[in-house]
Amino acid sequence: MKEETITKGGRTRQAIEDAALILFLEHGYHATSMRQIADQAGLALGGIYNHFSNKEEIFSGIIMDKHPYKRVLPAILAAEGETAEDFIRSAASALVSELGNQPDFIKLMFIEIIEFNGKHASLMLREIGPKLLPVFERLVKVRKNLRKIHPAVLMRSFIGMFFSFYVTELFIADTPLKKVMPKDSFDLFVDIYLHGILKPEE
Amino acid sequence: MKEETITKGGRTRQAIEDAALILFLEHGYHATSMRQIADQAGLALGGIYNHFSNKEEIFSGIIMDKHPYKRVLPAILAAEGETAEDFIRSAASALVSELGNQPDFIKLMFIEIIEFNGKHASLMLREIGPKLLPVFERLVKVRKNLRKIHPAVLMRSFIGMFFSFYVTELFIADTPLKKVMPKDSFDLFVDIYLHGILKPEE
DNA sequence: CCTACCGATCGGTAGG
DNA sequence: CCTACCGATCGGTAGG
Repeated sequence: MKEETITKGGRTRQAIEDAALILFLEHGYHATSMRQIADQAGLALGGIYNHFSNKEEIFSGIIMDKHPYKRVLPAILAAEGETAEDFIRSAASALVSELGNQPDFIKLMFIEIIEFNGKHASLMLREIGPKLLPVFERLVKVRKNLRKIHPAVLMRSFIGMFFSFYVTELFIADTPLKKVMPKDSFDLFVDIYLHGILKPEE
Repeated sequence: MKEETITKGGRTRQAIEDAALILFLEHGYHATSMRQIADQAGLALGGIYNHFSNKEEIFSGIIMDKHPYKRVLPAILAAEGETAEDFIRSAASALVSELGNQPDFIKLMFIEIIEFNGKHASLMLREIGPKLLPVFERLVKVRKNLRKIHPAVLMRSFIGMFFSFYVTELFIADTPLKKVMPKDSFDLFVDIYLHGILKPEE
């Protein structure tokens, strides 16, 4: 949202990405036309090509600029806490506040998986994996109240908890189940997860 | 896979759905052309329209015929076990053997969410939700060794565990993390989940 | 940044 | 008269 670049070109580029993001999330990648993006961004079709050489570059740009992982990694790295429980709670709440309550962002990853066979996601994971795994390795070594869990599985299940929550959130959205579901479901997910990885306290 | 209809028309219809499923999973819905589907199915483009009136009808047909939920619901309903742990393990292993080890099937749901805004998925959940929720309500009432968890959250987190596993599986697939990850990760996920929902035994 | 277009390919349908 | 399917082409739109 914030920009260092106050140039007109930079602003137009951002407008194109914002417009495209809205449309991609709503209709998917291939179902969104360059003309729609141009209209939404408030310029002519040809004008887009002054900023992006093709459609996929707009998507890549969005992945780079808008993808949550840029905020996710620092949030986890910054998480602290005396106990493993405090650490996980800290990391989880930091992530949720970064990702927001809307599950829309997760659609970006789905588009990625379906339309590009996870090409960008794979690159992303190669970049953040080596930074993230040591955090969980340290957690396993230092925190005595953790059950014995493989660090990679600990990391994977922690990330997986968010997918578990957000994907089911998407499915429940327009169904009667939404009324039955408690409002604080995410906290309950974290609670179940914590019981899953911590030693019983008694 | 099995058909009652041995008619030629029924077989061709199946061949079209099989071909489309492969292509949809590989390239997505909009990136797959009717011509590709025709080629893959071994007939001419025009021939498709004797069996489906348009492209979306092919997708709907696949959802109806090939969607895992048709097998998922019976698998969960058939799960048994003396304790909650036995029940969850039974249901989990039944599901995994039904879904197979390939995470591909999950892409069908992602295409659904992205290209059709979860239109079919919502209908599906309205159908199976009322059948599935009572299973978890009964589980909460009967099994004493369960922690106090809202039935809807119990159901959601159980389903979510599969998304957690399969989505992360998709992301890890082509990265170095695949080597670090234990082979029996799914069992470890179930293990964490069970510790999450069960009372400590000591 | 726009207007005007291109090669090609899209989903869908014609008559036979 | 039906089914299943063909070669050819329809009106529009894709990315560029």
